[in-house]
Amino acid sequence: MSMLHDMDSTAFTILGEPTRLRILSELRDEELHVGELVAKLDCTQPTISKHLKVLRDAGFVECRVDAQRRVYHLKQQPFKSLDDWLEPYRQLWNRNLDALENFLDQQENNK
Amino acid sequence: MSMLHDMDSTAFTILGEPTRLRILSELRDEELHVGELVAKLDCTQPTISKHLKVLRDAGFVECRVDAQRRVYHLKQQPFKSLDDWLEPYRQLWNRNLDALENFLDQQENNK
DNA sequence: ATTTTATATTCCTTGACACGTATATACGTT
DNA sequence: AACGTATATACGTGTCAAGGAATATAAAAT
Repeated sequence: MSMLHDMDSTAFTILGEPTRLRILSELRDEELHVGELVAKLDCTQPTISKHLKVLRDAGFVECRVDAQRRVYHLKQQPFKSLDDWLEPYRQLWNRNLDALENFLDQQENNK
Repeated sequence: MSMLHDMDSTAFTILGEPTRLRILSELRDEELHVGELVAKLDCTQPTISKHLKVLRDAGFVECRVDAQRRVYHLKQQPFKSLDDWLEPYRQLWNRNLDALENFLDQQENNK
């Protein structure tokens, strides 16, 4: 039960780099090729390419070839893993919601 | 609209350390003091204390004092931020679900 | 008051990684 | 074929963070 949800920390290491996080953010709504990412994030091209390699190897992105261009887009799997990892922590606020509800019920009953 | 959900990468940097991730995992179901964490994760005490400081400074955990002991527990805020950050990426699978639904509807209609 | 227990902090060393520059590869255009 | 464009890779360098050992702090027990 708690064996599920136990996650390798490497995914977080990958997201812990500001430029990589921005790359993912830029790719949320549209596919982009390397040059476009270089322009949007004003980094050098090698920097972007290296970050893209890291993201590719970790399965966060994928690219299709369009002539000399590589067009990158997001893959869902690692994000789903994050969502699963987060699941057991959601009780932190659900629990509080329950407590609030109980409190409000209590108030109601004491009227 | 996309300004919300844009997250500082430091939270991920913090989660990118295996021992810290395990500390959070251990604290999911129960409060623990430092000594208990040292035992569970077999690290040296200074290592655990240093990781706890990082987690404290980032708001992931909090501790109450019990005599010489510091009893640590999770705080919800950073986890909620992660949940919010994840939100726009959920369309990656919702979108696919929609596509699947459409496909199935299509199949249905063609009977 | 002294000693023991529990935790935090400091200093040092080492390893990982991010960036820049330069270069390689591959496709397109002329 | 030669040149230009688009992307990837290699190498050297600097920064930062993790871990170990030693020490500091604080409360408890004797």
